[in-house]
Order: sequence, then C-alpha cells, then structure tokens
Amino acid sequence: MARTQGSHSDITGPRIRKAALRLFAQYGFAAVSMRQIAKEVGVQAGALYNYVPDKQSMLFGLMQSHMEELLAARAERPAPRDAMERLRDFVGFHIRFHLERPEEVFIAYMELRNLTDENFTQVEALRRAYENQLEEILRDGVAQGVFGVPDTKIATLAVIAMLNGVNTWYRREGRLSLDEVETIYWDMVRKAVAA
Amino acid sequence: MARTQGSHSDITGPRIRKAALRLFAQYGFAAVSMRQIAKEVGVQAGALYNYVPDKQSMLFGLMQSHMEELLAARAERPAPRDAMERLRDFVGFHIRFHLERPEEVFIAYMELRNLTDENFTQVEALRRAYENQLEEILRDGVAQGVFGVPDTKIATLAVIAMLNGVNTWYRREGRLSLDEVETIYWDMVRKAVAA
DNA sequence: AGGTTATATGAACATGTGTTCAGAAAAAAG
DNA sequence: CTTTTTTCTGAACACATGTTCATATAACCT
Repeated sequence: MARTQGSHSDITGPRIRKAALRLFAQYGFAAVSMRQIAKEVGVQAGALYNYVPDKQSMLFGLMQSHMEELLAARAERPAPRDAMERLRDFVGFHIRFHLERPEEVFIAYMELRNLTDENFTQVEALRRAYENQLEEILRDGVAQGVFGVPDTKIATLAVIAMLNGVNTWYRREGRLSLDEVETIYWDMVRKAVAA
Repeated sequence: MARTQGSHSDITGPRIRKAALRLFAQYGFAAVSMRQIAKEVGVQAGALYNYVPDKQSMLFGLMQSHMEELLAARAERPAPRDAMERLRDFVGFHIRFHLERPEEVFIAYMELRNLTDENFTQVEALRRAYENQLEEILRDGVAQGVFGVPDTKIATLAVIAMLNGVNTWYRREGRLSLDEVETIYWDMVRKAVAA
C-alpha cells in the first residue's frame, strides 16, 4: 500500500498540528513519539515529514504561533489613557485568552526547556514582549499615582503568575462562570497594586 | 570488573537521589535516562537497582518526601489567633521554604503528569493538605472581618500561584534580598485579600 | 587469616527512538 | 486515457530505553 484514499495535504497538515498539541499537552514533549502522533492522525510516522522538518520544529511551531497569536490579539485591544482601565482590560483579556487555549498555554510554559537554545531565545523574547505590556501599564499607573507597587517588574510577574493560575483549576462545567472568575481576579489584582 | 574501590551504600544512595533530582529538574523526568543518572553518580545503570525498584519510584520518592518536608516544616510554625499574623507567617514561610529548594519545587509541579495514577493521588492529597492550611487562614480572616475575599478557595489558589511565581525569577545574586522579596510579596498579598 | 556479605559490573533482553528513502498508488493535469 | 505530481507506505538505519541477572570483587566479620 502507499497513498491512501482521501489523502490530502490541506487536511493532514492541521491534523498533525492538533494531534501534536493534544499529545504534548497531555504527556509532555519528551514522552510523546512521532509514531504516537502519526497514529493519532491515522498515518505512518514517515508521512509526518512531508509537513514538518523534525520533532523539535513541531514544538517550536506550536509555541511560536501561540505567542504570536497572543501578541496579535492583545494589539487589537483599545488602550485608554487611564492606567486603571488598561489594567482592567489586561486582566480580562489575559484570563479569557488563556482559558480558551489551555493546551497551548500549558505547552508554552511547561516545554520551554525542551526547546533548543535558539528556539528558546525566540519564544522568550515574545513572552518578554507580552510581560512588558503589563509592566508599562503598572509604570503608568504608578506615575499617575493610582498604583502603589514598590517594584513594577516584580509586580508584573506576580500578577501574571496569579492570573496564569486560573488555568490550573478552571473548568467550564464548574461552579463559577467566566464573568465571575474575571470579577474575582480583577478585584484581587486591583487591590494588590492599589496605591 | 565488579565492585569498585570505596563503594558504599551510605554514599551511593543519597548520591543517586541527588543526581536524579538535578537531572529531572533540568531536563524533565521523561527526558532523563537511568544511564544518565548512573553516569552522574559514577556507576553503571544496573547498580541503581540496588537502591530503587524502578524509575517511577525515584520520581515519586522525590515528590513525596518534598511534600512531607513541606508539611512538617509548616507544622512547626507558631499559629497565632490573629488571621493577619498567620497569613504574614504563611507568606514568609512559603517563599523561603520554596526558594531553598528550587529543584524539588520545580519537579513537584512539572512532573505531576508523569506519576502513575496511584502515586499522583497520594502527592495530590499532600498538596491539598498544604493548600487547606492557607484556606483556613483566609476563612478565619473573613470571619474576623479582616479579609474581604468573595471566594476563599480561589483566593487560596491565587495567592499560592502568585507566591510560586517567585521561583521562576529569583536569583540569589540578583538585585533583591530575600527580605525585600518577602516584603514586596507580603504587601501585595495583604492588599489583595484586604477587607 | 579465611569466609561471608554487600555492592558493583557488564552483557543481554525486548522494545522503542527520530529520521530517511525507494517505491507505490491516488489525485490532478494534459 | 496517459502522464505527471502529490501524498503516503513500509522497511530500514543506528542507536537508546528500562530492567534483569550471573558474576566478580571490595569490605566487613570472626
């Protein structure tokens, strides 16, 4: 046997991507083999190499596009003058964007150490760019006198760490709605950085 | 060749533990082989099995003892009546305990998915027990009227996520002392849960 | 000193790894 | 229908995996 019925590039490509995403998120990059991914797609391992140069590129591709989508989505947001308003928007945006993509998010910070040095540097730069947006909000707020944090860099990391935590426990069928989660976290963030 | 000069159980045992700790933390459980661990210890792979039944047990052993040390250290703390005092102590304790053991901490939450179901359940129970201690503080504080969080369970997870974040950036040779870090985080936590 | 035990070696086992590639067959083009 | 191109198979490569075990030797005991 060789080429099977109904085989098509436009279909197999995305399917490989989705299978890798799911399996990396569930078992971890190092624990997943190319043969497992191929099996999930319904294809032999060799066929994967028509779409991806190697395993490392699959991981990097997933992480890079995730970070770029994050930055692109963020860039489309309004940017009010008021720092308090900008922070509120950031909190809501962050929570919703991340809860919509639990697998990408999980991979993006669990598999950093499995990137080659070169790839790591690139992903890290994107992550830094995102964090800097929050830090700028905090700096503006401190300058405006509405926030009172002694160190904006640390406050940035603290807020992001807190918000990222949502992904570890939130379930759509749980007792809290997305709006409620957003309200609760916004309340805590607002108070934490208050002047 | 067989038994080498200077070989001794009291030495090799802990050395295996330390090597596994370091390698698992650096490369991840799935990416580290028994032969790598053995090489770090200066021994052949087969010798590891005089000390550990299998690879899974090494991971579980590291995580279990870490969590038990955490609970034991926490249990030795004073428990003032005042919820605000207890929370302050919790924050300081958590930050210091975790910064003293970055590798154990990293493994304890990065490698949960590599535990067998049975082992995962046990580790999870220990983690829950620790989290419950914080939640009890928050509940008391709410009852006393000094804290104002709408949901103590979520506030617990949010605070712990925020505190855990310290481990991702803190360096001993960095610009901030441990005391300064503790002060900054205590400030944010105090305000975040304030009434 | 000699005998026993603890602790290691190193080869072996069966299986899995990422990746390559010649060839086959389906789809698209003529 | 015939030719070309796209897409996949299946075998192969060289090496790595966790684990077991007969065997050898250093350390300890009497």
